[in-house]
Amino acid sequence: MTAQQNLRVVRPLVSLKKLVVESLRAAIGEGRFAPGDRLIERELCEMLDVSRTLLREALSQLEVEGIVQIIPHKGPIVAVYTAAEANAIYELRATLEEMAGRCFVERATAGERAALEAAYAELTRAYRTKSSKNRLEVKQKFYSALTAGAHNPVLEDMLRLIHGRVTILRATTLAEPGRLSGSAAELGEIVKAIQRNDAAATAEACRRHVMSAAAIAEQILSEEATNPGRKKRPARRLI
Amino acid sequence: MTAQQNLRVVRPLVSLKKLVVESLRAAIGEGRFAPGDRLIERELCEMLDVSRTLLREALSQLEVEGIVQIIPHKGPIVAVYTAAEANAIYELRATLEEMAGRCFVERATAGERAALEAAYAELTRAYRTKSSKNRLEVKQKFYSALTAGAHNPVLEDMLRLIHGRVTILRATTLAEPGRLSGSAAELGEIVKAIQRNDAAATAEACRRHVMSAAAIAEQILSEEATNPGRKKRPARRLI
DNA sequence: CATAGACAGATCGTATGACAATCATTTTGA
DNA sequence: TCAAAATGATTGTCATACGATCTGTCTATG
Repeated sequence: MTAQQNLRVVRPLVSLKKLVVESLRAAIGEGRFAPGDRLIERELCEMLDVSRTLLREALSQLEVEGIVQIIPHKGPIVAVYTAAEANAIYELRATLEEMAGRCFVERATAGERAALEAAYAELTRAYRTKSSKNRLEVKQKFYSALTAGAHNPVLEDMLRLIHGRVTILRATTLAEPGRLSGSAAELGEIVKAIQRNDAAATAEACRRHVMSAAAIAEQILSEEATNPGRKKRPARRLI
Repeated sequence: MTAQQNLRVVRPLVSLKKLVVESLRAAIGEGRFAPGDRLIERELCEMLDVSRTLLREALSQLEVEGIVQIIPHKGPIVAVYTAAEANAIYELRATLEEMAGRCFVERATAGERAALEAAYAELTRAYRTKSSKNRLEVKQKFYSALTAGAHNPVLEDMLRLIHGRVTILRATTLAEPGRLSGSAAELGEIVKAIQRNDAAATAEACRRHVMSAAAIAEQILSEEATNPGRKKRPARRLI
């Protein structure tokens, strides 16, 4: 955000492995693979045009992140979470984002606050017009701004992990219908509390936001449990 | 803990990869490799007698866990954390264990409470007699009991990750001298609060415990920063 | 007809060997 | 003395191989 951006020639510090990991993460996040889908190594190798060696390293990482599950001698599948696990995820996420909100108020620089407000402004705009995919992007930018201002890199790591799992849940519940507009208001509460410099209120607003998302997810998941209407998605091209 | 234990034949579901990961984790935890030490693939392959393929998968996982850092084209090293990062780690750990404590009070079964108290009893005994390595073990058992009773598997995952990082810190600060006896009292506070069924007090006690560990670590780290007395460890045999 | 067992195909787990790219160090040359 | 080139070590990635294990099918038998 400062003027001293990096001029440096960005020699591709991205190893191919990182690209593969990101590619898979993105593919799963976009619903190209649904939770429970098998990820057959040979197929993925062909799709991504990388060696099995590399692909397996990538899958190993994603397993630690909780995005895929590797079943011994059966192979990797996109992680599937039970309703109970979903609850656990949201519960933890609430705690972490609450902490992020509190830390933000206590430590964020003026620049970081401005960045957050900018992200929020963009978000409210996007929520009226753009596609649902774009909404996810701006929302992610909002979160990035929030966690960056919390000045705790380990918290950032953990939130990334949790959000990966939430992505899976979002895929299982097939997005929330009327959810997004409500969400904007909740995020507004966060921003307002931050502007008031009220750490406790910010934390509370962060928690509430997560909780309301959790409530919707739980509702959909429990509906699905009683009425197992399996929807198969067709598209599945990578690259 | 219930009578309905699993009778099932536990065919070695442990893939060799898991063994390698654990082996490396343990080796680092025991100080066989110090933070910053290079982990040369070929050497590790020989020590562990596994293929490079497998070793690299294991290192990939450990990188996600934050136990090793892989520097592009230089190779993996045991993770090194700055004082700031150490602070971040403890801060997060405090939040997570606070949550674990609260959840334990709210949800633990009678059996889980008994297990925790048993672990605590064993711990107080060990703190008087056994070796420092044994102390770590019983302490770990205590924590396992605590997190298990919290009934949040994702929280358990995250605590595992954090504790991995704490292990690294413990290795950098070379254990805390008078620390352990103080620690027993703090854990006692946790147990007492749990017995009173006081969630808030438990959470508070958990946080305090982490905080006092953090204080000592910070002290040692800052000392080390001013007086960079690098201590090299010799032993380094695996298997 | 039902069921157990045998067989075959698919896929994973792991190992080996190879080679270019890159980093670190030493040697060479000015 | 110092820059430049050569050397060696190590990583990043790939192709290939093969036994172990799972899954589904087919056959034979009761």
